[in-house]
Amino acid sequence: MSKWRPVGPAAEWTAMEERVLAFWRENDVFQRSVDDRKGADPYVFYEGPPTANGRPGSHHVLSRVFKDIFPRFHTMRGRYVERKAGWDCHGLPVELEVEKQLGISGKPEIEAYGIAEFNARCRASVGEYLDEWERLTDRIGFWVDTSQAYRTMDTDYVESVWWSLATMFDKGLVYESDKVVPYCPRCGTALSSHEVAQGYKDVTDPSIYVRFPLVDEPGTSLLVWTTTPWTLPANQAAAINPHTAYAVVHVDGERLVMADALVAKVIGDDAVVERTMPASDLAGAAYEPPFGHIPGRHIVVMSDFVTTEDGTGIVHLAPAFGEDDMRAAREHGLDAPNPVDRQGLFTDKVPEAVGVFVKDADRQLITDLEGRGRVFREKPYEHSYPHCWRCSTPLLYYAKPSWYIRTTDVRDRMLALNEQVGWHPEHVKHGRFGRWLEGNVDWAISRERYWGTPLPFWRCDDCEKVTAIGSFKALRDHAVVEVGDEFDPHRPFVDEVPIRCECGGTAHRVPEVVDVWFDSGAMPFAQHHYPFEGEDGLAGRFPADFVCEALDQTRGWFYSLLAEGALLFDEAPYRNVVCLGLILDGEGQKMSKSKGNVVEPWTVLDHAGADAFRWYLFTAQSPWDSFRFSLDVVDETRRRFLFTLWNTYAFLTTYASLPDGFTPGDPAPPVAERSEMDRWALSRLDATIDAVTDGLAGYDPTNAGRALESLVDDLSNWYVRTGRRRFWRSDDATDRAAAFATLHECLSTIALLVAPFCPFVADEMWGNLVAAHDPSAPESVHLANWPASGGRRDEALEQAMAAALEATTLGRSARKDAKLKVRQPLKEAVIACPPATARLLEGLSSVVAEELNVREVRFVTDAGGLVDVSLKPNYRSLGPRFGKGMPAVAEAVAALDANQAVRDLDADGAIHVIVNGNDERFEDDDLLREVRPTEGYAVAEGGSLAVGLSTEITPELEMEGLARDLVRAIQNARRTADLKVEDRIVLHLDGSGRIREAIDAHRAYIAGEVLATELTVSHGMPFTPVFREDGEIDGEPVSISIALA
RNA sequence: GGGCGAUUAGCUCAGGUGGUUAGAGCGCAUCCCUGAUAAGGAUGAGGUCCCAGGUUCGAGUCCUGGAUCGCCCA
Repeated sequence: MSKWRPVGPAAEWTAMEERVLAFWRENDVFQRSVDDRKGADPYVFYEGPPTANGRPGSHHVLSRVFKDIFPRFHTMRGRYVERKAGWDCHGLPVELEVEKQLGISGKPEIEAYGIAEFNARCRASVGEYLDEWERLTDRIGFWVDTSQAYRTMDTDYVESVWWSLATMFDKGLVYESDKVVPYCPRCGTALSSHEVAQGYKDVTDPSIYVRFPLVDEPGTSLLVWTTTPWTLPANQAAAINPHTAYAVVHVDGERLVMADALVAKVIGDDAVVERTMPASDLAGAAYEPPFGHIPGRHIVVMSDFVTTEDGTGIVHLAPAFGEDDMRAAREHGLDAPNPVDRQGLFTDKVPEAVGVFVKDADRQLITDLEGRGRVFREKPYEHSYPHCWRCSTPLLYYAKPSWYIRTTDVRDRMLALNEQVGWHPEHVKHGRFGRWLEGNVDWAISRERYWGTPLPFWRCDDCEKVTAIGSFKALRDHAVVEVGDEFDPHRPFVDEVPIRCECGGTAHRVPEVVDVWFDSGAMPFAQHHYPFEGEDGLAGRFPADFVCEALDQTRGWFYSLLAEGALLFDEAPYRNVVCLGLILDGEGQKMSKSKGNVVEPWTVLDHAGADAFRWYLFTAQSPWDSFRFSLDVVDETRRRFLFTLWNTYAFLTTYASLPDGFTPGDPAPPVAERSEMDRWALSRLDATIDAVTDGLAGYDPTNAGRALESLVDDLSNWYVRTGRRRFWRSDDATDRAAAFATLHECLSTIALLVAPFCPFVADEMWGNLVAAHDPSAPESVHLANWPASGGRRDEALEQAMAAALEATTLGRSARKDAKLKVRQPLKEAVIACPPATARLLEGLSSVVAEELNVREVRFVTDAGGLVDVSLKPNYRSLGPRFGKGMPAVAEAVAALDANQAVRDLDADGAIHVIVNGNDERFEDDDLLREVRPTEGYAVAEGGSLAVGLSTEITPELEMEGLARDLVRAIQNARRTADLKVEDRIVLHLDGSGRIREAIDAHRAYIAGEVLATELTVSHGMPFTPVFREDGEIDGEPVSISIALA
């Protein structure tokens, strides 16, 4: 009783996937695959939370399938792999989406609308596309537990984040300081870099060269260039590059100081340089500031950010209005005076322009400077300057108080921890990520926004002391008001809970929320509500063995995870990181809605299916390269790998399910007694098991997948193609059993190996090949154990088969040259090769003979007249030995009598050659031989082989060729007549004299091949045929009639 | 402006530690096969390995400089 399920066409792939999905669902396969390993060594996976307030795209499929393959692999290897999903819920993108929905814009409008209602809408908006995300996750076969997903907005999650912030605060790692941010004075808000990037416009600003007269050198001034004259009243210092030479230039009776390299550009080629000096000579010099509103001495300082690209090489520092300026000021212990209010208007500290918007004040400030002889030159300057994307107001770089985490305290520790991380690709460790860590600055974590985790810091109205609250219990203990059980820690509710300060005063929460990157970086502990569920809540859950995101997350999630891991646990939160490249369109352009070149994941899934999508992403190229992605490339992948695999699988099941077919477990000869082809296939299988195991264990699915692809190709296009008839011929049941057992073993193992890559086809194959026949086998491949190689490797045989393949390729090439079609049998093929190759090939000569359709394969290895031999030096072995002497070696080898040298080599294993007067001993490996047959043969030659085919076609061979043509024609007729492959027939043939002669000579062969129980040849018709066809073979008329036996 | 990466056939990509004639798939051309058949296979054309120097007996591979593209950061 056959338990084989018929295998449909590969074209119905997506339907197959849907069936497998239903099977998983009905049998709870995912959960069981995890639970089965409970108690085993955990393999820890962290899901970097995506934001579900937008639709998932193809790039999300990329990261999600990579997040799937390694957990599946390690599960099959027996590890316990929890897979908790997560969603990033807070942040500006969510707020912007809601602003759009409400038709409002900017903080004043949000506050007018009401923070409570606004945040309620944010909360609702977060899950808007959750259904689609979950459907896609399911459809691509990403096994992750969405029912237990963590959400960064959940009360428990927020509490864990509070715990971490309070812990850092109590360790003295949190402080408040000014930070220069791109700021829209109209909207009253800082902008994220993403928003800034949207608003660049080309504008023309006044640029001026200003004199800063040196206090101690009358008549000498620093020459300073600026494109933002309005920042001059806040001037605090002048900065020079420490590695640049500065020049004193004589111009119209005054002396100006600037970078030597820029003198010609600024003053002109005829400038008179009085002297030059290193930057250190200039540092510390005092100058008179452009306006007198900032008290204290103004001096020259050195800072690396100063360039000599444009300007004068001397930069005016207004620390409140430039990030570089601020950093330089901090380094030199300078203040950051700010004479501009939040609306962008000058305060009364600048009497010249009090109440004027800074950008509008440029003109009058310049006029004032001119009046005092301070302006050397003025010219309009065209550049690209950021504007608010909402209201087009020019942005100001503006210092605002901000909360920082002192990550620089653990910078060296982060660098040390980074050394323990396995980065893929490797170069990220010391490249992009390592450099980023080296340049670490304190992490600005506060955002003046609404929908985020509120900073758990309360400032006393009286004494200004800040208290950090690390839990809801602590909040209740300190609160001045009642805090209910259903407390929502978001704004505005948390803002309405004042606490009692130590001093007896009342403290209110600071207004900011935390950077969303802090939220996601907290997921290792916050997803488990650590430490509130017990101090051992992270046992077996920290650190992660594996995380994976796109390469642009270097400064995002990869960093926030490491920073929080180092600060809180003094440990790297991940052991291995896989970085992924961008998804581009087929032309290499970034996908974007405006270009209309977005490939929707659903399109790919509906057309090509998830297995093809996944296989493409795993194997197209290294994961971190950009993907030139299109439906076509996925389709090509599908044809090349999946359809080949499917055809082989369909071939096996088709013949196995025939009446005298095969059932797994049928007796078969032991491997050692099977044919070379079988042992070769199993050797390749073992090699592939090792390659795939090593590849996946080393986070390299690309080469693992390619090894698998190469095995499938070998099986389909060599093992099955050359061995097809073994599966249906009945004359050797033992060999048939060996063939079935071998192919079945290969395909069942491939189902296991391919399971982490293409979980659908793997389970389809597993079900039909294994589970249906073996009640003790797991019902799903994903519940099975990873295979181990089984000592079936035979490298000599693999080498031999490679040589056999080369021999057949060359033989075909020779046939083509001689215009001898493959169906015409030939007498012999002569393979000319070195003796070692001949020994390898001898066992496979029948395979080669069959493929080339020759009666006999003969090897010639020496200069026995039939072959020409030539010798070349083996550069690989001789190069290191002779070095410079190699040309002389080549010359000496070329001068040898090759035939004699080869005979000596074969006899003694070595020859002696005079090189540059020295007697040198060359062994067999030091020389490369080329041999080729001489005459009477059609020849093709390759690297180490040459193949000659005898071209003479005897009458006997001609008859055999005709018989083969006949068989082909009859098989065609059978197919046209729609017969089943196993149907027996009665056959009647008629034809010319030559045809009849061929039939007589090969009657048994023909009848056997086409399953004819009777074969008659005559002009009459002895029965009524169900099918009759008249045609021609080799120009001779032939008639074929068939009836069922 | 800085950091990192990439550049090999018309296209998509491979090419340990330098070593014989730089490979594969797709596409193309010419064929073959016809019991894996809504499949399969073979042969062939197609390459200044981005450019210029250098090291070396020997460079796609190592070094220096440059170009172009991409990402990240200023």
